[in-house]
Amino acid sequence: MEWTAEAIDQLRAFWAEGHSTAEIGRRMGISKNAVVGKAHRLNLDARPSPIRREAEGGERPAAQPRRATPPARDGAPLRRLDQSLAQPAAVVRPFQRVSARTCCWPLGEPGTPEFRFCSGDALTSKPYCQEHAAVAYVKARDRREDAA
DNA sequence: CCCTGATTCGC
DNA sequence: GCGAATCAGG
Repeated sequence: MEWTAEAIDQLRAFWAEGHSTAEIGRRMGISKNAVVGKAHRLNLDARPSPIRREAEGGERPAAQPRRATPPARDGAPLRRLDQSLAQPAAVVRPFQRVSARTCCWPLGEPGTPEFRFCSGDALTSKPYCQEHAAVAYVKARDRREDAA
């Protein structure tokens, strides 16, 4: 995008009229990122942002490396996994077992796609299978190397 | 999913 | 300086 004086005037005009960045981009045949970026550099008055950036002093979790130009991989661009699709099924009903005879010992890191429950055969009147009941029910006297 | 604006940083 | 990628929210 060559930001001629005319283009900048047009951007300023649209911006002053209160159009959204994407709308301005559509009208000017450029991306909304181009509009936002230029508006920012022109110090046009900021629009109310829908997002709440971390307060001053708070450190970000180390932004991972980004590529200005993404590697185009043959016709099948990698898509960001939609967060709503990334929910492991186990999280939907975290404390409900398939049946009273199903072990509900948690396996893996909660919140990760790998997280699930054991689902082995639970002992009678216990929520865990034999293996996990042995871990779960330890006499206080005999505890040695629990408490990860 | 659609949308919004803000920020980062390779180019 | 530019703007895609990403973030973060509705």
